Amino acid sequence: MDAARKYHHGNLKEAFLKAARDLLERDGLGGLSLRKCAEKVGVSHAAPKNHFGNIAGLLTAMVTTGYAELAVMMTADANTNADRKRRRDQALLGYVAFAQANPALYDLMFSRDRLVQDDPDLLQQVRACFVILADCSAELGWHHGSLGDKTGKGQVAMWSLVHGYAQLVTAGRFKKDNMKGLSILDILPIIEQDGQN
Amino acid sequence: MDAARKYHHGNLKEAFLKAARDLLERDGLGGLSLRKCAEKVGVSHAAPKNHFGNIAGLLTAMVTTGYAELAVMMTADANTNADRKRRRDQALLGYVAFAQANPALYDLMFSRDRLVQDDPDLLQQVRACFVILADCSAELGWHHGSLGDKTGKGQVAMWSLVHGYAQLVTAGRFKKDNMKGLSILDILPIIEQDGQN
DNA sequence: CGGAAATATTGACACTGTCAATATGGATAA
DNA sequence: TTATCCATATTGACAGTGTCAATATTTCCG
Repeated sequence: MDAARKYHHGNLKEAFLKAARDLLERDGLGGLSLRKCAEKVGVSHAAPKNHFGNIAGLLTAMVTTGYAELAVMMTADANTNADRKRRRDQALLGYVAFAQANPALYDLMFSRDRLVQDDPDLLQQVRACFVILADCSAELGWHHGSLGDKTGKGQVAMWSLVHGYAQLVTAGRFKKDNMKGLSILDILPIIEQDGQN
Repeated sequence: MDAARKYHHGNLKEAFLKAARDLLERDGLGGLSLRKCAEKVGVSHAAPKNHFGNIAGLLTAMVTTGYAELAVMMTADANTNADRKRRRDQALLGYVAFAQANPALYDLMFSRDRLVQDDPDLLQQVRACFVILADCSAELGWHHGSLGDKTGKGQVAMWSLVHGYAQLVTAGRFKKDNMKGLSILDILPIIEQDGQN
């Protein structure tokens, strides 16, 4: 039995996720519906119910894959580059690059209304991303924010900064004049160097 | 002629905004609809069209009032307290307090799908909030981020940090253990002091 | 081979936003 | 006062949505 050719329509679950992803990035969240996904895949309008229960289930599954991809973007080149500072830079650049490449999905990944917030798979992927970020904040030279820090202030600050930056950039909230040739790596050291100059 | 008792139903526009605000915070964005607003106010289901055009118009108007309230929260006690550092603290605390008091509205204020992004009134209120934040970042001691800075790195960093913090806190993304007695003011100095200890 | 389980379809329902056509009321000018 | 106009509100309709129950189909497994 071929795992990719199970049952009537092959791997319908993944087909739905791909269709949803396409619709999301093409038409935005408002242009995404269960019925359009079903039509795009070529099955009946109620077919998604068997795999996701409801639309929140589909969005949650899609978002979960998004967090997995985000983790990949953050850890790319991690083994080929042993330098710790470059690993940190790569993680931050990867984070922002993911948000810019998938703005609608990134937005949905932080939605409070449309997802099943306590989904185990989702929580696992979210935690995986946070662990990577915590690792980065430990590399920042913030003594309070190291992995051994009980308060976790460094991690909170790190995640707040990169998430806020990613969301505001993808939302177009910063004037382009101010962002010319500017990246998250330019924002970070300006804070790090604070108090020295 | 009384301005508050114009036409058939008094100031219907504000009544709609109030109803929408109530529904948003009570049932979330998913529980908010034009028809429910109309029913709550006691008018026909198509009445909102005359005042807002479509649902994006209503949400935009509601969000615009949200930014106005956010500005108020950030500048409260500004005149009674001349100390510049306290003004900065008040702005940051007010920002986060607003987000925590109106989590669903705050989320909607940064939505890319449901608002009329180029609405003049909205843009004006957004800019007003950004100006206040820029003022704060100028007080941070970040020389690069002062108001006279052409790059605006300080403002970008400041807004990213406080927005990311507010959104992640209201979304419950941080473990409560890590956030016990922690505020935005605890996050800020840990970054400021970096490189000194 | 045949029952059982998983999966897909069909039809229906309430709800949504939006629109055109119509009705209503207040304001204004004669 | 009366006639007229314009802003506002209602009505009825339509396509689209998520969800559900009932049914049909396919695959799995003993």
